[in-house]
Amino acid sequence: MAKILTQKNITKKEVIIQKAALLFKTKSYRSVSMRELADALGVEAPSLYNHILSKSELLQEICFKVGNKFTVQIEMIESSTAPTVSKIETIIRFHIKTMLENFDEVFVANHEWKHLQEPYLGDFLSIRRNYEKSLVSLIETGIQKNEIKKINPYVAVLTILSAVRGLEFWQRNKKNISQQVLEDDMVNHLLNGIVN
Amino acid sequence: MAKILTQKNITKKEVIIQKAALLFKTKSYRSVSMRELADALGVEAPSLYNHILSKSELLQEICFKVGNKFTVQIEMIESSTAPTVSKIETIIRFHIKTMLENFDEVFVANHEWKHLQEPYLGDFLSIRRNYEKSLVSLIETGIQKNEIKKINPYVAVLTILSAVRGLEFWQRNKKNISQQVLEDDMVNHLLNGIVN
DNA sequence: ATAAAAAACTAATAATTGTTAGTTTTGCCC
DNA sequence: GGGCAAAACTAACAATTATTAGTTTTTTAT
Repeated sequence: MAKILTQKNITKKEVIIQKAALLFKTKSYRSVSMRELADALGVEAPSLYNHILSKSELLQEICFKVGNKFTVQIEMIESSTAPTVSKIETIIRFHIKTMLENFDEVFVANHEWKHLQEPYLGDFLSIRRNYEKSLVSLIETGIQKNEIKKINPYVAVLTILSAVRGLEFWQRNKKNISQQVLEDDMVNHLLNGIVN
Repeated sequence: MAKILTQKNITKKEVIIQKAALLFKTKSYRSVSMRELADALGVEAPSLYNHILSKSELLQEICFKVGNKFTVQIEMIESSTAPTVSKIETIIRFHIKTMLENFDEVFVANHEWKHLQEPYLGDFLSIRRNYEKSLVSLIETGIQKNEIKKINPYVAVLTILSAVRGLEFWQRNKKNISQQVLEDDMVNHLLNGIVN
C-alpha cells in the first residue's frame, strides 16, 4: 500500500527498528508479529524483508545499540580524573537521561535480551557483565579512598543499577514531577539516603 | 506416559503452576508452549486440561498470588505502631525475603503481567497502584514526623521498589554474598546512602 | 523519457500454537 | 475383583507464525 516514511538521514531500516522497539516495549518481542509491525508502518509484512534480514535482527540492533551506548560512557568516565563520588553521580545521571531519552530501546534491551540467539546472547551478556565489573571497581576505589562507606560493592552496584532501571515505570507519573527533581532526588537518595 | 508427581498437600494444579512459573521466568510467558510445559511435567499437553482451564489461568494464578502476598503484608504494617523508618525497613526486608524465597513467581508477576487479559490485567494494575500509594503515604508520614528528609515521596518509593526488584539479578552472585549481608547492606544503602 | 534499481505487492510455505473430542488407562473403594 | 471416577492418552482442529518466491509498482538517475 503506502510507503515507509523516511526523514532525512534516517534509513528505512532505522525506521523499522524504532517502530519495532516501540511495539516490543508495549507487547514484548514474542507477542509482536511481523504482520503487526508491518501494519504499524503502513506496509505488508513481506515488504519488511527488503530492508531487514529477520525479526531477530531487529532485536539484535536494539540491544547492542543500547549496550554500546553505556559501554562508551563508562569508558569515558573511567579515563577521567574526577573524584569517585562525582563519577558515580555522573553515571547515575547518565542512566536517568538515557532512560528518558531512549525509552523504548533501553526498555527492550533490559527486558527482551533473553530472546537473542547465540552468539548474540552471549555477546550481550558479556557486555553487561563488563559494565557491571567497571562499576564494582569504581565503588571499590571509592571505598579505598574513604569517599564511600565500607559496604559490599556488588550490593551497591545492584542497588544503583536497579534503581535507575526502575525509571521505566516513570511514564505514568511524568506529569507530576520534573525530570530535574527526579534526577536530583534519586541521585541524592542513592548517595546520601533518606533518613534524617 | 508418566503421571504428574504430587507431594502431600499439593494439588496437581499447583504443581503445574510451579513448573509454569519456572518456565515463564526463564523463557517468558509467550515463549513457553503448553507442549513444552507438559514435557517438563512428563505428560502430554492435553492432559494438563484435566487440571487447568487455560494457559492464561496459569499466569493469573501466579500474578495474583504474588499481588495478594504483598497486599497482606502492607496492610499488616500499616496497622502497626512502629516508627516510620522501622516500617520502611520492614518492608524492604520483606521484599528481599519474598523475592529470594518465591523467586520464580515474583519474577513472573513482575515481568509477565502485561500478558494478563482483561479484567485480570486491570485488577492486577489496581492492586499494584494501591500498594504504591500505601508506600507513598508511609514516606509522607515519615517526612511530616521529621524522620525522613524532605524529598519527593514518589521518587523515594520508585527508588526503593526498583532496588529491591533488582534482586532478580541476584542468582548469579549468590555464592559470594550471604543473604544477611545482602539484606543489611541494601537496607542501609536505601536508608542512609553510601557516601561518607 | 527511459532504463535500472529499490521496494512494494500477492500467494504460498511449513511449522507451531492453544485447545477440543473422544478413548483408554489408572488408582481407589467396597 | 468389579465398578467408578480421575486423569492419562491419541488425533485432530483452526489460527497464527516467520519467511520465501515471484511479480508488479515506484523511485531514481541520466
